[in-house]
Amino acid sequence: MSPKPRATDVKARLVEAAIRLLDESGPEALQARKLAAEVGVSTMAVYTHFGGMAALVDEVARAGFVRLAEWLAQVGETADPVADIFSLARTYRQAVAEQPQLYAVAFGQSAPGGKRATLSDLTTEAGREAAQEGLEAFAPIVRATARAIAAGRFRPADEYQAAAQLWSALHGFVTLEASGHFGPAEQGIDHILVPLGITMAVGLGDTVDRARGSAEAAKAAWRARTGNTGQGGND
Amino acid sequence: MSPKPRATDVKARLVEAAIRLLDESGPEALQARKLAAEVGVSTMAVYTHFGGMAALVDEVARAGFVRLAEWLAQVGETADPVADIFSLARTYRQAVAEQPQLYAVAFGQSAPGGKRATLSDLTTEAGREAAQEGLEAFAPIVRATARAIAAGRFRPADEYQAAAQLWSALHGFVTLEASGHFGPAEQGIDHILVPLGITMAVGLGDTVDRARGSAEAAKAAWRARTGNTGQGGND
DNA sequence: CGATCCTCCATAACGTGGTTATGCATCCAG
DNA sequence: CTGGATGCATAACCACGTTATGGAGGATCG
Repeated sequence: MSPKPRATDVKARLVEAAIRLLDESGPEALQARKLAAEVGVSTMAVYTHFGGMAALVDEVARAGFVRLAEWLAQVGETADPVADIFSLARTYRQAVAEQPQLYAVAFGQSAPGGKRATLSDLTTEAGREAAQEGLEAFAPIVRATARAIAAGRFRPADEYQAAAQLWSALHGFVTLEASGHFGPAEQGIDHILVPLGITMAVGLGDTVDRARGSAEAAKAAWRARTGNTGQGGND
Repeated sequence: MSPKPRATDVKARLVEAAIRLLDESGPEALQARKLAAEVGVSTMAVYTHFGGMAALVDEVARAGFVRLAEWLAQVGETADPVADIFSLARTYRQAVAEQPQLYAVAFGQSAPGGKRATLSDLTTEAGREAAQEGLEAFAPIVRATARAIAAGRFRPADEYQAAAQLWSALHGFVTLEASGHFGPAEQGIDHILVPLGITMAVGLGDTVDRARGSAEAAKAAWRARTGNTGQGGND
């Protein structure tokens, strides 16, 4: 596709620098001059490749959703679909905890220049692509939900509608936690996120005991995978 | 309190103008020069009263939470606490639907100058006050949750923890809907928000039938109060 | 009752960051 | 070798947050 797959792929390097500076120094570091200096080019490169900072930010958002999709995609499917949902929730929360700035931009919580107001009024093509990636990132949740319905853990229901409920609850928790509304770091997982997951599972048709068991199974799997005390969110 | 309750209360008029311009023209309209011109003063007024745009934006956020608290506070308490929770959810969603820009700023989804990244690192006093108002705004949800527990509709549990779950689910839905991730306007209420509320109620201990009944009661009350077809979200 | 101070704000300027006009170098087509 | 197109450097323009300065008005005190 690109005629020059050189090491000097300025466009890709600008996005990489944007993501790195975003994590390191926050949204206010997303400036045309800083990015250009970081990559070693002039600010004009931003305009030849993106047309403006807004489109570059949209590209960063798209990269964030792609990264989130990769995180969620590598959560394997087990025989317990409800446990898989808990694992997806922990993974999603972990991804946001590790790169809060990136996902704040992706979900529009942080707008580095007043641009990128709400996803509603998207003008750039990269912005629409970002919204699309956002939907695709949650495909694993839809699949796990469908499997939970098929396995009789959840009541028969439209899988997209049920997954949208789970997505809402998960996204709400992560958003409020990242905003600092749930106090100090890690307690939110055990005190709110896991109980919330149990509530959702039971409300969708699971029994309390089986939901708790799936939550425990996911917690054990998480501990085994991350190797720490099982809280999950750290860095 | 204030020595001069004149009609020329510049500070209050600046906040009013900010909220109005925010609704009309979006976050990028929140500029010192525009606000000053709107009120008929110079930009210095912003600095004598607030110290900078960041503090003014925090004040707008605080005003948003106060307004939200007023909305929720005027939802009366009935004999059915679960129905009250549905009414609070509809009211919350309605408030955000009517002034999406205001609540996007309040919840930090939109940062009109790169300022106000996450609520975590708040510097201004107004910002901390805004966070506090945000917590207080949800007091009605905590009370309704406590009443649902006391009435035996919800399993015995910590009311703050259960309310935090409800808050997460509600906030997540409203946020994703406002971001456009749930497609065209009104369908989200019947297709996702109400089923989500039923799921949460059942998960917290209610029966499916009673939860559905409460959802219907809240919908009927909403229809009676707003006088339209019952979808709730419009303007 | 005048002197002094303090609050509020207008004027004007500065610094920064997004954007654009212009031109040059490189590369490909012919 | 030539013409055009692409990618980017240089430099300037402009919008916006912020600040330095000073003046007008009222309040306080001698």
